[in-house]
Amino acid sequence: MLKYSGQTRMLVAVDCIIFGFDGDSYKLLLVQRGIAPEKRKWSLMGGFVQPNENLDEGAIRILKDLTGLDDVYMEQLHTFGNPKRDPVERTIAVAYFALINIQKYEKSLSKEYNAEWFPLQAMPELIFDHGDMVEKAKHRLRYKASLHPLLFELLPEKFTLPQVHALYEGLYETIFDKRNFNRKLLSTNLFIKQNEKDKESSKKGAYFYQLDRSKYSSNLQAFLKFIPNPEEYLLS
Amino acid sequence: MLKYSGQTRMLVAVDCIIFGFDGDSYKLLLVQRGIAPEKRKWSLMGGFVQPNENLDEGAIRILKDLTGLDDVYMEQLHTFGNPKRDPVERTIAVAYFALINIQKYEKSLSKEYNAEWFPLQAMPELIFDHGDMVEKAKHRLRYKASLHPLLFELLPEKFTLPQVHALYEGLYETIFDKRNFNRKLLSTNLFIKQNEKDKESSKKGAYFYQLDRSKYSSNLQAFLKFIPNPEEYLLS
DNA sequence: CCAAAAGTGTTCTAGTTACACCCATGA
DNA sequence: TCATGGGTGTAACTAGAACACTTTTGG
Repeated sequence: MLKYSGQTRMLVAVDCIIFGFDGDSYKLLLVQRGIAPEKRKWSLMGGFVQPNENLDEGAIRILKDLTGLDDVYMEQLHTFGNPKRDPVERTIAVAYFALINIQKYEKSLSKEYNAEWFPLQAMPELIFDHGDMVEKAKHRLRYKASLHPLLFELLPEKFTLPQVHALYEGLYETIFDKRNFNRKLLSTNLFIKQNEKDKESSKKGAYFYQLDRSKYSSNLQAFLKFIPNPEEYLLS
Repeated sequence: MLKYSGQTRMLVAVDCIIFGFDGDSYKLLLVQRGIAPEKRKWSLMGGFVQPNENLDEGAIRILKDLTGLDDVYMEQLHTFGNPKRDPVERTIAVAYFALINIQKYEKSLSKEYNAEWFPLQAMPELIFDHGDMVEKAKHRLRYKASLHPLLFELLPEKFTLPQVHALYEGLYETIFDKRNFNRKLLSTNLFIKQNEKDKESSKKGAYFYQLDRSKYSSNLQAFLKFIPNPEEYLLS
């Protein structure tokens, strides 16, 4: 069949905003760009969409390439199409954000990309409009996590309530009353208490919990209202 | 500067899901496709992204072309990139959804596109993956409207509480208690009561209200919780 | 024995729900 | 005068917020 005539074809890239959490603060996985322009500057991991793949597949491929992981929480964030965003040539960028368990990340795989985790609070300047992408991803993550239980993707299989507490306090950069917070958390029935305790971070030790994956996936879309007064944090 | 080598360039299109509300039911503005393939089948209004415009500008241009309107609520919905979605050639489609006041729509402008409003409940089959786009837009609209006051974009400047009531009942296909609903609505202080009444739809007449635009824009992102038990409607 | 972190309950308040009758008017 | 749709109030309940002490144990 004939092609559409008289139209401009463009490159289409996928860029991934990859979040991690080390128990203390949020991190982003960045790579050092290997090609000109802006060679050696920090950048999101990305790549061009290939002829035979759809966008989700492209994002999965790129993430797997970098981290070795392939069952990762990932969703399409937004598409950026400013004509000048890439000075080389017109490129449309479909941004995805991913939440990964930082412990599973295999450093060896990413040697060739010069990948590094940076604290969200202390990121280097990024190329092109990647800074905007990160801003948008942070905002989306805050928004979504206030209603849906997705931050657990950042934690290991077994985690403690104080860890979850730190996870939420870190994202919203505020303090939540631990009694109210834990009560709300447990009232969802998404968590199964284990017998072991984590003795790493205290003498008394904190009980491990695991997600009830069956309930978790069916409740992903449910409203949880983990965050008191969400409007304070989600404005703009 | 050199181009990126060895990569495939693609067409990028913008498609608009245009919602209206006629006081009774939700409508979509569709056009009859003028070019092969699928000529004369119903389709979303769309067009290719031009070399000098970004995606939002493309969407605004396309909407203006069709409706004559240019200050319209519109947001980027999702980008669709299945390699087979357009049988002619690889085309990435960035979908936008728009909410327009159906009364402002100028039929004359759209003659050349054979545009028509269809009830959301009784739509013709659409070309390509446009049906998926509409599904996603419906879902997003329900989701977002449960938390943010954006449905008012579908109403005229002056509207009555029964109209708003119908607007929400229509979207969620359910019934809301009018006493509770009106109380919640008015408690936001987003509405200014007018002195005139709308006598069109009842003998007694219903008071007109207007949006307090100053508060409206600053509260767009605020949580309103108009919808009791949102999880019932927003699953999946 | 003590420092450090984990765990736990109650009271108050505000918001949400359920529910039914009167009002104004044009025909 | 009556049919139609518009408008309003209250009581019961539920969810959220505020708040402080006890427990465990390794060093």
